[in-house]
Amino acid sequence: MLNLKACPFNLDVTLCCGQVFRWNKIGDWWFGVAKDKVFKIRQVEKRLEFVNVNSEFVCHYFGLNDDLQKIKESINKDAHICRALEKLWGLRLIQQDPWECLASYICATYKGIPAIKTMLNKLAQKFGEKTVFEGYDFYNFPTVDALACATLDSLSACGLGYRAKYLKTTAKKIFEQQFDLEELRQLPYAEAKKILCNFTGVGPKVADCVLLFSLGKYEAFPVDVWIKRVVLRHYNRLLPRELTQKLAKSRKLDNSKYSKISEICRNYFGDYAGYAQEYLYHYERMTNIDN
DNA sequence: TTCCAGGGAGTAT
DNA sequence: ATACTCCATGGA
Repeated sequence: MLNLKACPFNLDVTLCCGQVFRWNKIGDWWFGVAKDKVFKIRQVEKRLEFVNVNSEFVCHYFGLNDDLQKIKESINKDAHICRALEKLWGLRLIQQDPWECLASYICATYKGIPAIKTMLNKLAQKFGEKTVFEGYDFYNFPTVDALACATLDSLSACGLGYRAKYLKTTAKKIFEQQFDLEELRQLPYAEAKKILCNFTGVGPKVADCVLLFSLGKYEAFPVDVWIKRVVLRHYNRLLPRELTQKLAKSRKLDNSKYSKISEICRNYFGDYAGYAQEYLYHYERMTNIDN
């Protein structure tokens, strides 16, 4: 049990906003697997209740040690982000496992979130270790070794499509080099990003997601189709006029345009730009998807 | 049926 | 550097 007095947090928003894909709500409890720990958690007012995990892990995993109030003050630059902050207040960035995050976002390219969930659950069922908890089956996210050794066909069978070979190639490279993704945490943002982009299936967008969601680089500002819309609709005043026109025309976002948008937003929102990104991303999706 | 998705790789210029 | 084209497939 954890008292959240003076610690703004919203569990539902945090787990629904599209940063993680393998949490499920059964009744009023959320069930999930994080770093080989299967546990359930629920929020009752300003109280956090959880089973099969300790409060230290919960605090770290859900980013409860971040000073959200202070982060809000630093990113609250205009009326639009202000609305998102109010509507989604308590959303926090989860501290994901780097490998699960990398593999997940390689699979997440050019797919919708429901389809991503299906893919990752199939992957876990087929290649992850099973644990039974309160009568339900749970699966750890597959290890690097497991995916490095998997056949292309068995990966494709999880619905990965052309991403199967990206995932296998990257898993194999990490496996053979015994590469430790955690080491990237010690490097500056730009250097870590460059290294990540050398993996197959990893471009600037996937790299930014991994840096933001699992390596503590809060300045990372991933730009996907939703964020592109947000920028065009609410922040085109920040962009050079020429860039705005190009964006409106071309559907695609090449590396050059991506870097410009991402950097402009990073400079605008500051050290916690990634937090701003997540609020903007979910706010945009909320107001454009009826559910 | 058609359209779109938390993009990236490959190729030609 | 820049522009264009494929890529597989589930979900709406």
